[in-house]
Amino acid sequence: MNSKQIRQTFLDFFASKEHEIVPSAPMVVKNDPTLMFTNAGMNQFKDIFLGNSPANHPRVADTQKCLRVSGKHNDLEEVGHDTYHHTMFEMLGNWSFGNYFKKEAIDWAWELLVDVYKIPVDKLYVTIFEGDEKDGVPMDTEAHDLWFKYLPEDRILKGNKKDNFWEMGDSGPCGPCSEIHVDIRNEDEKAVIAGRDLVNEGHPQVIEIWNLVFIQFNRKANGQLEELPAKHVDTGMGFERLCMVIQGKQSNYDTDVFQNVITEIAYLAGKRYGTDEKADIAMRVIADHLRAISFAITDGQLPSNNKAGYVIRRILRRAVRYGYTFLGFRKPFIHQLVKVLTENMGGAFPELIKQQELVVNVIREEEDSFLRTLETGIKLLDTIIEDTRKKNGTEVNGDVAFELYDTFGFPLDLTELILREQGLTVNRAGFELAMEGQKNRSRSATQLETGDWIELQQSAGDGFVGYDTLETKVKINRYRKVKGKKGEFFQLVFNTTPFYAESGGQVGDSGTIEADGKKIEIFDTVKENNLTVHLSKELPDHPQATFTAVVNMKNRRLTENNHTATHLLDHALREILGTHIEQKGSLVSPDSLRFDFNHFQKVTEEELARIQVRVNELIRANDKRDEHREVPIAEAEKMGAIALFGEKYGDLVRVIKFGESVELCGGCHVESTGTIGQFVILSEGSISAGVRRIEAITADKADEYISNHLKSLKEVSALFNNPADLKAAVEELFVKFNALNKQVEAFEKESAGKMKKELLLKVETINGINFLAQQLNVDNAAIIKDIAFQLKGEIDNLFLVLAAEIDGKANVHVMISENLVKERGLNAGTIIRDLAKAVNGGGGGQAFYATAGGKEPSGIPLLLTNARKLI
RNA sequence: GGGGGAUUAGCUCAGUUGGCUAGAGCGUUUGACUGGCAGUCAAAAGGUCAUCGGUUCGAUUCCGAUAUUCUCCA
Repeated sequence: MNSKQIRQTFLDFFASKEHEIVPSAPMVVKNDPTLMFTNAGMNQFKDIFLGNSPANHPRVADTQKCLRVSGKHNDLEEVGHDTYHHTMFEMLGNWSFGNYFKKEAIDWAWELLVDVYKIPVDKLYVTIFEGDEKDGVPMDTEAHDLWFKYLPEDRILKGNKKDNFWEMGDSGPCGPCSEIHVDIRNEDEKAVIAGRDLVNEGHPQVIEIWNLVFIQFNRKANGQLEELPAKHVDTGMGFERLCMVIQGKQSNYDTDVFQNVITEIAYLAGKRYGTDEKADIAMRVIADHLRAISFAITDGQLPSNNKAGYVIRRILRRAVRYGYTFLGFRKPFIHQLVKVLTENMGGAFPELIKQQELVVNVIREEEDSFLRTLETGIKLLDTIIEDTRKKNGTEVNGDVAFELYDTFGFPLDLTELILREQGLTVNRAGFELAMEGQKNRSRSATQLETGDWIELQQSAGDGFVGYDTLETKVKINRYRKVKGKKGEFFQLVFNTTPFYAESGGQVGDSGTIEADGKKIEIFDTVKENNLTVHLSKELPDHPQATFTAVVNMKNRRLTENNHTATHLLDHALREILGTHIEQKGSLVSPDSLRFDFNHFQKVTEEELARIQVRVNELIRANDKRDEHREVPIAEAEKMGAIALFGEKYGDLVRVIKFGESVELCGGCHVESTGTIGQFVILSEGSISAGVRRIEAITADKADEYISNHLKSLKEVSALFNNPADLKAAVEELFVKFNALNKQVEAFEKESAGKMKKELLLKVETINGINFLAQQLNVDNAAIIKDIAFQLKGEIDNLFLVLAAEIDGKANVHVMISENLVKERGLNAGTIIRDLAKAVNGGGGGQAFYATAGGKEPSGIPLLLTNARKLI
């Protein structure tokens, strides 16, 4: 079976068991502060397990794009070195939400693996939970007995809490799990050591392929477990590993999932896969990372310098690094692999085909910039090597290596590699110490203490009524206290709410809740696991009371203006720049709007002007909002709405139409476009290769902006006595100004020349030195400097002291001919320091020329006589 | 969110006890050589040393804030 058939067989199998087959959620997670990327198949069902949302189908199956690079599952540094770890991988899974439980889960897993995929029974081992006294959970005998139908006792292993008890986090739903492992070693190896002794021991050919989780408990913040009323099944099977087992390979990378890409890498590098261990690792790293980066980009996550975007950048850089070190690539090459990846996986994931050009551009740009980083790092390292050698050392300080890594992004392994070639080493302990210090600083800065939810009442959800009203009566369902570094605040969840929680680029509402004449401010509203969480600085005296919740209307209306304007902008962009335009991000706040979209070149001034005009036309068309709630997604697409890649939609979506603009959107909008009044583009720029950003303002802000500009224009015009053509008047002024400037310069030169001539007459020759000490009447130090340099050019053996009073302060210059400096050991710098005492100042400079200043200009005559004494 | 860096000519960057008429390479313009191109040589133009404030006789340089940006950590 090829990988495509293996994937389809899984889905077909569970469809036949009455499972709803759902699409993969985007790999990039939005609206969950605890998670950046989807790292398991169950992520998209988290709300259901937490009881925040009802399940639409009791049985579900899918294949899910996952990324494991940070947090609990951090495999990044292992990827490529072995044959079975990945950053991005597909997870096949089936779920029961309060429907079937252990029996069906185990029976079906067995049926699929053994009867359908034909994996030999003697290769299989399973594990069950051994129980935990502290938690008061007994051994999972139920799972044991179910497996015992298929497998002998010595193939059913008991595992501890670490391996066989699954938890979502410190608190929340959890339960025992049962894993299925496969031993794919040959018979000789099996004879030496039994497979059962290698299960969960990290052996590359005795591996876990499927984990069946039985969610039957909820762990409270105090650590106690309580039995759940509805029990769930959550399973996950590694697709790449499954392919390896079924295709009889020894490595995930030998399957058809990766081989095309690896062949292409080998071709570009001029090497053969399987001939050199280090080169092989590099090829695996690149093949793996290429998938992760490409899918992240198609899901809307561009590489950037923080958060999720930064994780993507790091993965890409790791690939570049391995290519650089082990395959000899010195120029961008990863972007050239996208074509093969697309040919390979575009069938199952059409987003790759649609966005191929963007992916290539973004990757190439990132490769370029990292290669530049490496170049500066190598330069810095060269000076470090020199310094170390000078000190006769053989070891580079850990701090120095850390600075190179921390500040300049130069990877430690490259530092070590280059140093080794020079016979030097890095103080690894010092590096680790510095790294530890940095980690501690970060951790202590972000520490949050989250209290337990205090439940006041249950309600079926926390329904949002804010589309229709900005004020309503609410009761608090639950609340908790959160302590951060900047103080503490409270999170409140209501039974219903008019507050819009930050989502889809639109910022959260603010406002107040009021009871018994006491108002409490809600300063922000956010979404957490599909719950609308209101943030307040204080807690009401009587949380059980009924409150009047009021949204800050002014801000909400301004936000609505900007949000609708964003839709109109999107529409105008597609009209004027082309239908390839897709949203790559947006921010809608009361103050302004920001819209990111893919476009291959700079938007010209002329295009920008047309876009702004077009949006304003659409505003004046005064189209009414045509809102459709709870539309099946297929129907919405028929209406012309375009779903975004990287956005997770439910079965039912909300469609917002204004004239020809049709969008899937959960945000807040004006009733008719005329309300927006005015739309002004403030800037256009690039945020990444192939992605442009437009920032704009509307309504009051736009009016203010325009009237401010008109006002300054009027004021400037008035300064010119209101000419017919202001621009010409300004240009003329510039021309005149420049001409005058030149005249002044010429005049200054001339007067300097005159002054110089006069000075030439006053030169005395003392002891073979041409000496001159004079006070000048000028108001610009540059003139003195100029005269000094001119005199130096005309008089040999010169010892010159010039001084002037400028702005009530003394300004002194000393110039000494170079030959005097050499022959007589004179130094203008030290001389002027001494002389400057007479004017209560100090100075310095070079041996032949130095300047000084002082607070007491009255001391200048004394200074000049002192200078004479020096000769 | 926290730490560290960077910001100097159109571009890439030098610039240490704070005083060096603020530099280099590439690019641009002009001139010379050449039949033309390419090239070589010569010259010139081009700078608010990111912005604002402070310390100082004097700040590109030291300090603080802001902006932009890079980088590491969470």
